[in-house]
Amino acid sequence: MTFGEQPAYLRVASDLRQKIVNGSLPPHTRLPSQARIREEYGVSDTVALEARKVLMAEGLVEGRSGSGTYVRERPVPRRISRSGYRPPGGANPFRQEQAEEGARGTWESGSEQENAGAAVAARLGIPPGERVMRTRYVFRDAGEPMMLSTSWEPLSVTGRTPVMLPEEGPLGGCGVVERMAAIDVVVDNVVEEVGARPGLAEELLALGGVPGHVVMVVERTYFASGRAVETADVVVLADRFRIAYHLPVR
Amino acid sequence: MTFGEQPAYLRVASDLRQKIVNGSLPPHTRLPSQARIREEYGVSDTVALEARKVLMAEGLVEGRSGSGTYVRERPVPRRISRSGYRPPGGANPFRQEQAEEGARGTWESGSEQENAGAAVAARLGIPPGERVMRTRYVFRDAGEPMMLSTSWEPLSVTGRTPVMLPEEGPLGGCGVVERMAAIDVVVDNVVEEVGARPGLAEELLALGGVPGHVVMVVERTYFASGRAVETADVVVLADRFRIAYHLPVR
DNA sequence: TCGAATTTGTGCGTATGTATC
DNA sequence: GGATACATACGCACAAATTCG
Repeated sequence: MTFGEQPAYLRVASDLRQKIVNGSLPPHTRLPSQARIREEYGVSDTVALEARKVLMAEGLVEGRSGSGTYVRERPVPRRISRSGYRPPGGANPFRQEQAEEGARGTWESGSEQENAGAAVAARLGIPPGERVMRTRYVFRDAGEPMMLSTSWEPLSVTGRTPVMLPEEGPLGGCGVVERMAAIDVVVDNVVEEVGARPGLAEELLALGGVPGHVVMVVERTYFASGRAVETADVVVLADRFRIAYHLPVR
Repeated sequence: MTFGEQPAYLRVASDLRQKIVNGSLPPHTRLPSQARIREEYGVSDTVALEARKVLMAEGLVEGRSGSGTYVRERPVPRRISRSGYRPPGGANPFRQEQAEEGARGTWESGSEQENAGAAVAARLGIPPGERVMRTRYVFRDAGEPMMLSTSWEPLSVTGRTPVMLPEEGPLGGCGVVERMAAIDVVVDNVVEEVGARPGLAEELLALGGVPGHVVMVVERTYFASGRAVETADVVVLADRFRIAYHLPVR
């Protein structure tokens, strides 16, 4: 059984992983069944099962009950570029991305006033409970949902101005920087915090993902003269996107 | 065995989870051992094991072989700050982070020459197969592995210089920018691409994670006058870190 | 339409290896 | 060394889904 090294189930998993990454088991093909793994590697049922579980946890394969275990397709992640030096016409990361790729996209949004929760208040540097405008976006590319976003703006900044509703008026859909400029608020800084976690069922439903898929979350906050004027959560599927930052050194 | 609905191991897991979240089993305390669970709940050894596995997969507890199963500290994600304007003494993100927090850390590394694969060659802008120096790092904080990193440097840049081996010589462990400066290569740009995926078994083993946990991967590339001089993959557990970027607008 | 064979997924009892105290 | 505890492994049974004749 164990002669000195790695657990059997990890050895089997590594071997299968190798065959997947080097293309000898291309996407959509079926792995050997549990019974065949048992025979081929001379291991028990449990070991074959554990090995498959490892690969499933790694997202490399997906099990279909009654049918088999199949190699997953791995989409080449697209790049979302966040240089900080945005092109003049650019607005949010999505529109910027599209401008760069010449892609065509659509989005929907809905706005609503609410009282800031503790987390949002902390990010905006306002007292909890203060009124904010919350706007939810769904961005689509060729009809496919690609990105979810929820933004919060303090009404102490935009209230009673033409840009109070992000998607209404002459500057509707123009991006935070331009809209703020229209009310003489000069956005000069942005902080983005990137995190990742398993997607919530709701998010994955909206983004067309499978339960268990990983999402990246960008908490973006725009500042004008040290004061936060907008903060947003941007959610994308991790296997479809990478977020690129270009920074000067020194 | 099954008297009603829920599987036995889920019933046991739920009960233990309850005790953990309501504080009756605070962090660092030991769960009942497998044998005790078996007695207390009147279940088999396997059921007790599966129940523990559920909690481990949820990241609530961690098993220490020969010692026990311990309740984990709730990981409040730490922030890794990537402003681009690094402090003079700063080197890699890890050291920078430590400098900011006053934390104490150690690291190990090992270097090896190899031929660049297609992916690394593309990132470095060199022909595939060209010689590069690959260095693997394990960064620890208070003895705990926190971050894995693998860096590649073209030997066409550092070969036959005192800084060919990143961790040797007078500038050992000093960071890419300083080392390159020593051979008159002025690093002026860095691109970081952030992605996320389920961790590989090997990575999670090294980082103290559980199969299925999410990792963030930063592909960082340093440039000097438009030429790539180093590229690295940095891997951290997603539930322990967030990566923050501070960018000017306009 | 029916049914048999295959395959995944879950659950369980047991035995053994190995780390820790 | 011995006792304890987790980790790995084996073998088995069965349910549910799928496939195919």
